[in-house]
Amino acid sequence: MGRNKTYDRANALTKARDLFWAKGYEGTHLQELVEATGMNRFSLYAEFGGKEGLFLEALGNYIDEANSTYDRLLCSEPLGLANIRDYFGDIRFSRDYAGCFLINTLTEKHVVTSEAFKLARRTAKRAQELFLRNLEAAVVSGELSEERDAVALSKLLITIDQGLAIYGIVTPSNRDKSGIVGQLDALLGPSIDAATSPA
Amino acid sequence: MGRNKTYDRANALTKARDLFWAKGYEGTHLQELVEATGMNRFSLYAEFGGKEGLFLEALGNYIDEANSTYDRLLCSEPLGLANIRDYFGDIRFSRDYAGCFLINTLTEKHVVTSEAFKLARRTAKRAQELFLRNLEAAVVSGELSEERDAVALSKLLITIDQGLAIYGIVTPSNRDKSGIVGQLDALLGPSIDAATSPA
DNA sequence: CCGATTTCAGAACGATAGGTCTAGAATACT
DNA sequence: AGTATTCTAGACCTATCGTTCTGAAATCGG
Repeated sequence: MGRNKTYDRANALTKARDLFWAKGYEGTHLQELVEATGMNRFSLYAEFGGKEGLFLEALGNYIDEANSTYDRLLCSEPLGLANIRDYFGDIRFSRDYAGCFLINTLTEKHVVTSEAFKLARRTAKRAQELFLRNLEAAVVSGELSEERDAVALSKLLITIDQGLAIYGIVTPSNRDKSGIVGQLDALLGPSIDAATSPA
Repeated sequence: MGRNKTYDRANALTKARDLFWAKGYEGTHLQELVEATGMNRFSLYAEFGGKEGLFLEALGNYIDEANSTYDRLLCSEPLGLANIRDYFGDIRFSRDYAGCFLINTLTEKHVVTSEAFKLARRTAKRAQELFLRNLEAAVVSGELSEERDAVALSKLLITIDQGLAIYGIVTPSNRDKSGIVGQLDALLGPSIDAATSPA
């Protein structure tokens, strides 16, 4: 009973996400959110509780998508270096906008709510954990020398992952990113065969 | 003639830089700047022209320091891999605050003035250029195999450089960063002797 | 010590921020 | 059709934004 909504909740979240993504929390004003989402202020408050709630849910929306990419590429059996190569091979397609919303939120640590910041940080740590699992599997299978420090390497990989988002702001060229990702062979070994030349 | 200033310009710039660094352009409010710098609003406008001018000059101040670090470590003769190792060896000491002001500004692309954004981007590109020069010198001296793609590798290095700033927000541990930097041996060869094992 | 000059402290400005409220339009049950 | 309910559009609220202005305090030349 009652009047029908003229907005679509999922679409509104997407539009809000894009705005927060591009302009950050403080840089995005409620009036812009109203115009972009097609919601009036009243409905925006009834639905999301306000700017903070909308931000948190928009970030959650972004992170859900990011996690599904992580799951698809970094959790597929068998775990190993191929997953990591696939992930970085895919990266240049997925993030070509204004960097990465998750990372932008990390840099806004002292502006967003601690809940939002922790959500972003938790997601970043999860990605590192997934890298690590694949590296450890690669050591077990002999793909990666057991002399390599898998933990440190997983941290380097998440560092590169995050760095690519920043690099994409400075140089939004997918061709460039491909060149960078190609350099990972030096870290993981070429993709054809496993690294089989210990010193 | 006239009353003496009660503020120190250089100190005010440092304080403003720290605020913008931590909270970004929109996240930093004029009242906070007034309190942190010790300047009254009138003087702040007379001296810097307003919030935008103060931001630009604070960013310039940060970038001048960053460039002097780049110059000291990446321009010392002879150019080569040792410079790059020194740079990354030094990095864990220099950036332990809320990430990197330069990178935060990049993520605020759609919020800051285009002048500020371009200043940040120009600095990032210069760093990449310095990496490249050292890599090319390393190829000439035989430190680095000439089969390596120095351009792509320089892009990977700046990606790691930028990624470390983000990583430091998620995990502000210098020990962690040391572990990551140690992994660079796999990219550049161990630091004792040059990489001398072509396929 | 006086008048010109410069800075200070903070009041005041218009604009706009995030948030709330209301009158009316649209819907669904009876 | 009537009525209760739900949403819309936008006016409205207070607070605060970045900015400007004002009168008093401090400094210097004469």
